[in-house]
Amino acid sequence: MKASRECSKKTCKNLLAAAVDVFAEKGYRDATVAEICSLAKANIAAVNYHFRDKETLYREAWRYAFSESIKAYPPDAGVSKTSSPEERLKGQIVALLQRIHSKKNKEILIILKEFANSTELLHEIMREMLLPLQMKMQATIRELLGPDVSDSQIQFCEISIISQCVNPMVLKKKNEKNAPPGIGNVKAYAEHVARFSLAGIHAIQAELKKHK
Amino acid sequence: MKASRECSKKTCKNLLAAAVDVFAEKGYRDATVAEICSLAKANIAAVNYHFRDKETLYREAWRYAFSESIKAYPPDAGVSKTSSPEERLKGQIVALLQRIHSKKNKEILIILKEFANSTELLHEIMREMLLPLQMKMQATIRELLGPDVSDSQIQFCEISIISQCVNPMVLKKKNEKNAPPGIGNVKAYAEHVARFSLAGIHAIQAELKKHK
Amino acid sequence: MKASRECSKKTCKNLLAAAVDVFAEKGYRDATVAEICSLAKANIAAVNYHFRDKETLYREAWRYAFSESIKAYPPDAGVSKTSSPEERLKGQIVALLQRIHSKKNKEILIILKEFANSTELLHEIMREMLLPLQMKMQATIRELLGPDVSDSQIQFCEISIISQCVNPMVLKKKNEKNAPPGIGNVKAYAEHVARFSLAGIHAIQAELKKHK
Amino acid sequence: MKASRECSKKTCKNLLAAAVDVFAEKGYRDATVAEICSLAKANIAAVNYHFRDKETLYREAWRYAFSESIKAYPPDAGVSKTSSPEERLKGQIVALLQRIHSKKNKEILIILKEFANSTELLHEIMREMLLPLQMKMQATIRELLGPDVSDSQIQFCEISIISQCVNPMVLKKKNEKNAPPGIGNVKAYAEHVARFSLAGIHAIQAELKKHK
DNA sequence: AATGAATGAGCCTTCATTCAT
DNA sequence: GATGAATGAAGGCTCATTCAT
Repeated sequence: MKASRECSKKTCKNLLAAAVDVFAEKGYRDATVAEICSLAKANIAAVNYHFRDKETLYREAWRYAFSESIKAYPPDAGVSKTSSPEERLKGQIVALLQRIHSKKNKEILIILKEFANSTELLHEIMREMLLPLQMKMQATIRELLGPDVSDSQIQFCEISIISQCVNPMVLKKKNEKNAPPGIGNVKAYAEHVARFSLAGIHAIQAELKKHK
Repeated sequence: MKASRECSKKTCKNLLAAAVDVFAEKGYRDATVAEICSLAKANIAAVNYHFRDKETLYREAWRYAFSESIKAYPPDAGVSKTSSPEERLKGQIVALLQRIHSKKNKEILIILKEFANSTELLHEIMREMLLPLQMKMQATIRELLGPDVSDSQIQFCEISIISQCVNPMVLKKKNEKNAPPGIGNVKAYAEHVARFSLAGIHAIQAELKKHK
Repeated sequence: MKASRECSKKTCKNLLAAAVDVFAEKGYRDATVAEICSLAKANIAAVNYHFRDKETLYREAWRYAFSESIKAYPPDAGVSKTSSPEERLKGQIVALLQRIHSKKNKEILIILKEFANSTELLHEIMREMLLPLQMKMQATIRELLGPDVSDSQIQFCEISIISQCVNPMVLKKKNEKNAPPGIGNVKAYAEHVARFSLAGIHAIQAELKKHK
Repeated sequence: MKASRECSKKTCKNLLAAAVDVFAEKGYRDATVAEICSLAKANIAAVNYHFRDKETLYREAWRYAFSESIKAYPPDAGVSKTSSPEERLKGQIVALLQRIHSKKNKEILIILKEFANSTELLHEIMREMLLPLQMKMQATIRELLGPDVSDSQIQFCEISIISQCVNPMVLKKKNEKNAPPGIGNVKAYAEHVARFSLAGIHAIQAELKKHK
C-alpha cells in the first residue's frame, strides 16, 4: 500500500484524527466538514487547504485508520512461524478477532459505512487490506488440507472462517447495547471459532480422502 | 410485527416500491425525496402527504421490503419437520443463503445501508427479522448437541453458521464485479457451509463428551 | 429563436427582470444570486427552483432582455420597404443606433459583459441576434452596389456600418459621464453615419466601375 | 502616465507577465491570485507581498501591457510626416488595425474584459491610451476638411474611423473560430477602411461647400 | 384529496488575505 | 526579505418540508 500522504503538520494530523472519529460515527454523508474542523480545532477552510476535498480527506482518513490498525494488530497474534498449521490458523483467528474487537479501532466502523456508501475508490483499499490476510489464511488452510484440495474448496473454507470473525463483530460494533445477544467473551468465542473451523476443515479433508 | 400502515391508494404503493429501490441503491441519506417521487410518478409533496416524513417513508419501505422477502422465502426451504436435525439444519442454511442471494430481494441491500446509518429505530425490525430465525436454528442445534450443552455454546454455533451465510453474501451484493473472489456457486457454497458446520457442531459435541 | 422558457409565474418573471438588472450592472461573476433574489423579493432558493442554475438564469435573462429589446425596436425604424435603398439603409442605421442608445435597454450592457465572459453558450444567441440584422443590411448594400460586387466587399461595408453604430454606443454606455468626448446627439450622429457610409459605398462602386 | 512601480526583482516581473496573461484570458474576477502566482512560479503570498493587492497588481499589469504595446506599435506605421493627409490617415488606420490585430498583444483582451468589469480606475488609462491617438487623427481629419468644419463633425468622423478599426477586431479576438464571418485579411480590410472613410470625409466636405 | 410553488436551513467550496517563522 | 500555513468571509447549491390553492 502506498504510504499515506505526508502530514507532518499538526493541523493536518488533528484533522485526520478528527475525521476518523467523525466519519466512523456518522458516515461520509452525515459527517460535516464543519464538525471535523471544529473537533480538530481548525478553521473551516482547513480541510480544503490540506486535503482539497471532503472526499479526499475521507480517503486519507481511511488510510490513516487502517495503517494505525495494522500497526497495532499484526496479523499473526505472535504465533511463531514454526508452529503447527493448526496453531497458526488459530493465531490468525485470534488476531483478526482482537483487531476487529478493539474499542479504539475505528477502522471497522468506517469499513461498515463504506459498504453502504460504495465510493468505488475504497474497494482498492479494501482489497489491499483483506487480500494479504486472505492469502495468508488460504496458505495455512492448504497446508492442512494437503495437495489434493481444489482452489474453490480452500476459498470456501477461508470465507467460512473470516465470516465468523468479521460478521458478529460488525453486529456487535454497531451498538454495544442493542446488539443481538452475541459474543460477550471474545476469548471464548475465538476458542470456539478455532475448534469449529478446524473440525470443518478436517471434515473437508475426510471427504477428499473418500473420493480419492 | 405491526402491520404496515394501510396503503390502499395506488400512489402510496408506488411510493413504497420506489422508495425500496432508491433506498436500496443509495441509502437513506443519498436517496432524495424528489427522486423517489419522480420514480413513483408522484408529486414532490406526495411523500410528506402520505407518510409525513422521509424517515417514516424509510421505515415503511423497510417493512414492506421485509414482508415481501419473508413471503417469498419461507425459512425452511421446504424441508419437512420430520426430517433429521441434520437435514433441517441444512435446509435452514440453504433457505437463508437463497433468500440473501436473490437478486430481486432488496431487503439485504437496505440492511447493509442501514448498518451504516443506524437510524436506531430499525434495530427492532432487525431483531424481528433475525430473532425467529436464530431461535429456530438454535433449537435445531440443541437437538444435535443434546442436553448437556451450554446456552453460550449453542449461541456460538448459531452465530458461526449465520455468519457464514450472511457475511459473504453481503460482500457479494456490494458490487457483483469487484467483489473479492468469492462464492460463484451458491448451491456449492451451501453444501460447503452445511458440511463445514455440521463437522464443527460434532466437534463441539465430542468435546462435550470428553469433559463429561 | 426559440421562445424563452415560459414564465407565467410572477416570481419567475420578477427573477428574470431582477437578473437582467443585476447582470447588466455587475456582470455574471460579480452578480450574486442573493442580490438578484432579494431584488426580486424572492427566496434565496428561488433561482435554483425556477432556473436550476445561476448560469441558466443568466442565459434566460439574456434571452428575455433580447426579446424585450427586439419588441421595442423593430429593425427598420418604420421605413417602408418601397423606399429607395439609400432610405432603407439609413432607416436601418437609425434603428440600430436608437436601439443601442435606449437607456431602458439593458441588452447592450449584458452583451458587453458577455464578451468578457465568453460563456460560449451565448454566441449562438449573439448570432441569432446579429445575423438577421447583418443579412438585411448586406442585402441593402448589394442593391446599392449592383451585381458586380464581391461578397467580401459587401461584408466589409456592412462591418464598417455596424461598427460605427455599435462601438461608440458601447463606449458611451459604459459610463455616461466618464466616456471619451463622444456622441451627444444620437440623431445628428445617425445623420452623419448615413452620409459617411453612403459616400463610402459609392466610392466602392466607383472603384468597381473603373476596374470593369 | 506615471512610471510603473519599480520592479527590479525578477519575481516581480514574472508576476506582472503572468498577470497579463491570466487577466487577459479570464478577466479580473475569474483570474485567481493562486493561478497567477503558480504561473509566475512564485509563492502564493507573492502578490500581496509585492503589490499589496490583487487590484493593484491588476492595474500594474494593465500599465505594463499597455506600455509594451505602445513600444511595439508606434501610432504612425512608419508613414512620414510630410506625406499627404490622405497618406497619413491611411497610415494611422493601418497602424491601429495592426496593433489591435497582433496576436501577441494582450492589451486589447484586457481592455475587453475591463469594459465588463469597470474598475472605474482604468478609465484614466483608457483615455491616456486613446486620447493622443484620437487627437492625432482629428488633426489629420481637420487638414482634410479645411477650416470651415465644426468640431463635432470632426469628432464624428474620427469616431467613425476608430470604430471601424476597433470593433471588428474586438469581435475577432473573442474567439478566432466562432467569430461572425468577418475580416480574414487585415491588409485588405485596412485598404477598405481607408477608401471607405476617405470617401466619407470627402462627402462631408462636399456638403460643407454646398452650404457655404 | 392532491398539487406545484416556495421556503429556509445548512453544507461544501473558493479565494484573497494575513500571520508566524 | 520571503514563504507556506492558516483564516474568515461569502457564494452557490441541495433538499426536506410547508403553504396556498
